Amino acid sequence: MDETQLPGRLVTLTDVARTAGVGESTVSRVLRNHGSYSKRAGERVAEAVARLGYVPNRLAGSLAGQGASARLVGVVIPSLANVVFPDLLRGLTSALDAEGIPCVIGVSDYDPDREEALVAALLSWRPAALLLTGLEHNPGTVALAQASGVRVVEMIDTDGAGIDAVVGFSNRAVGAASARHLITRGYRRIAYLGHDLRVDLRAGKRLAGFEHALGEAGLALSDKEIRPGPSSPAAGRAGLEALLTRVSDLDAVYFSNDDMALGGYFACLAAGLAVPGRLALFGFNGLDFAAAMPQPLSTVRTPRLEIGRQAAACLTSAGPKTIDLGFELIEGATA
Amino acid sequence: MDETQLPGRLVTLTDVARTAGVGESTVSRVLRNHGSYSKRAGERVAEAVARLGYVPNRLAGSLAGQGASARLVGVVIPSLANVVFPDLLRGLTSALDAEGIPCVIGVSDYDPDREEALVAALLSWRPAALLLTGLEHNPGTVALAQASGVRVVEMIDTDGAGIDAVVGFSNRAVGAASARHLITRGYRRIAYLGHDLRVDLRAGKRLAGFEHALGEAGLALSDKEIRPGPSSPAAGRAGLEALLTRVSDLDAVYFSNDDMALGGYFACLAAGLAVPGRLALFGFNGLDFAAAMPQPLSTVRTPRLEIGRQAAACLTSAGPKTIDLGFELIEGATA
DNA sequence: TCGCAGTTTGGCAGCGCTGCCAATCCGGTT
DNA sequence: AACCGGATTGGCAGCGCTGCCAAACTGCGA
Repeated sequence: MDETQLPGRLVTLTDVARTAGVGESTVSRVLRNHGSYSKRAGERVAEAVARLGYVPNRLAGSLAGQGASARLVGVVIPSLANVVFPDLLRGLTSALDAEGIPCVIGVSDYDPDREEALVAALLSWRPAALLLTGLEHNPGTVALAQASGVRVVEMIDTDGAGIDAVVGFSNRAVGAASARHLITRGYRRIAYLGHDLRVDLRAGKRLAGFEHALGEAGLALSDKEIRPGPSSPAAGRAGLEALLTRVSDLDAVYFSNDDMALGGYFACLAAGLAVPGRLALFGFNGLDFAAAMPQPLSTVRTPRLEIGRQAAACLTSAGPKTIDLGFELIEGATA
Repeated sequence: MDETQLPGRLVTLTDVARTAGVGESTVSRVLRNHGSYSKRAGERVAEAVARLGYVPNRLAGSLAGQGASARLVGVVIPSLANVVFPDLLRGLTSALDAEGIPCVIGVSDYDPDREEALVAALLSWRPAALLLTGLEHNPGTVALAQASGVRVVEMIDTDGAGIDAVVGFSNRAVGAASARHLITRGYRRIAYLGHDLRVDLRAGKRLAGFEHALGEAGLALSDKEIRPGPSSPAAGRAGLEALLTRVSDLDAVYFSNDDMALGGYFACLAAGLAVPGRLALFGFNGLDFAAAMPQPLSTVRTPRLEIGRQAAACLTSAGPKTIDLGFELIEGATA
């Protein structure tokens, strides 16, 4: 690299054009491989780019380009603490990186007002698409998204109406399938152990589906323990201990997710309770560790990576649609 | 919202100015609360913005503004599958969201060439800063970063020289402290169980520190098991099972991280091996579940969130510096 | 030799915004 | 009434790039 530029000024396309001895438009055409140019022009431009260490300015490029939308996508997720969302991002980035489209992320902390603020902030970068989590948003969020005219994809949840495209699975159906599994296995005195449902609306939908299926079988939840704060093995352990002191004859527990279930499993180990003989455990998500447990956790595997990938695939298509990717019940050995 | 705009055209600052009956510069001043304007002007602009549903175009704003650098930061991490990196992002976004600065992320999959490509792609958005993981990069990556003139922060690892600012802890020191702990507790036949070291260089540094401290005590690793692919509880379980068939008299295992250690713990449970009586286990990271285990995992807690926060704090300062945030050895009950 | 269709090229307006500057306004003085 | 300093304001160039257009050039047949 031949730092012939003025100090403090970055190399621009004009510099490249001058160095290569061609016009700006030619440089632009070569760099984007768009339109026709001679082999000779291509070589001279490539040489100049390498020599000057030119890095294109996409702010300018996007501003000038058609539709003025940037080759970026905005993503709003509620949290990074729950493995599910990094997994979602993983699926997304694996698909988008191939096209060289980066994600601009915002974390809402499960707060709809924060989500609205983030959507506004992200839209100000004129992303090619906006990816949201879940179907529940402030009216203002919906209005912003619609007025922007960009593709909107809502991920994870299909229980309800979306703004534009929706990719996910039915949380209600997951809850119902989980309940039916427990019922089939003969469990009758079943409790629910979850984290804060006001913030995690999807967990609430699973619980609703669970209770509904229980009701269809003439059963009801024996007890319900909601721990404040986010889900974690620690909350699961403490929650199960609380549940057990309260109700002595439970035979199964449905957890809001695998992290909570792992904590519950640890509580059983610590208390010497046989699983599933004395107490059955059922989780949600199908995380990595579930299969490695001495007794594989009974849970439901969700297509998290696939949701990310399909959401990325949605960006190129147009028109509203819903993609239900389903889920897989893993029988495991704990319920 | 009063869709008085031409269809397909987004509202611009000029539209706002016309609607509010003021000049463009006044609108700009009001929106950025920069420079002086009358109360009356402020109100009229606010009203027009609300009425038109105006969302500023930051592509244009950044391009026109001083230094032309965007209120964005570029982040390159090697993976989203290992909780460490989402945690890092979590610390980062919590600090940056307060300032309304979003992160543009790239995932390198531990591939230096991919990292270089991502750095180039991210720099083309003229971010206010570039955050990288670790200290080992392609020469091209370093050159790009330096030529860009933006603040560069390398996160997690302090064992070596950085480009600009460095925030993290010493992985070698972690390894050494872990070894000394095991030695102090009387363990002598110690094995290492890790995942692919060629890709996870930081795990390699921990192992080097571990072996060095072992050497200082006149000891050496009894065995070493490296599982291909990323770390996971499944890999930890399979790895420990392999290790145990090979060496019958091990008394402790040092794992590349807590995920692997959890798998090892599961293997012990399944095989009925007393922990730590028959076999001691030592991890790395201090993840959530470690404290919830029936026997809390002996491990080292790393300041992942704090690294993210401090990295964000670095962005406002200038000049090279290294912030070593240290780590905490958690004695636990497994070693 | 000229003309023609196709290819290659450079000039330049303009994307939406900010920063600068000069113009205007306001209230109180002289 | 003329004047003054500070607060407020609008006009406009220009950030780096792309898209459009017309100009220049190419090879080839008439």
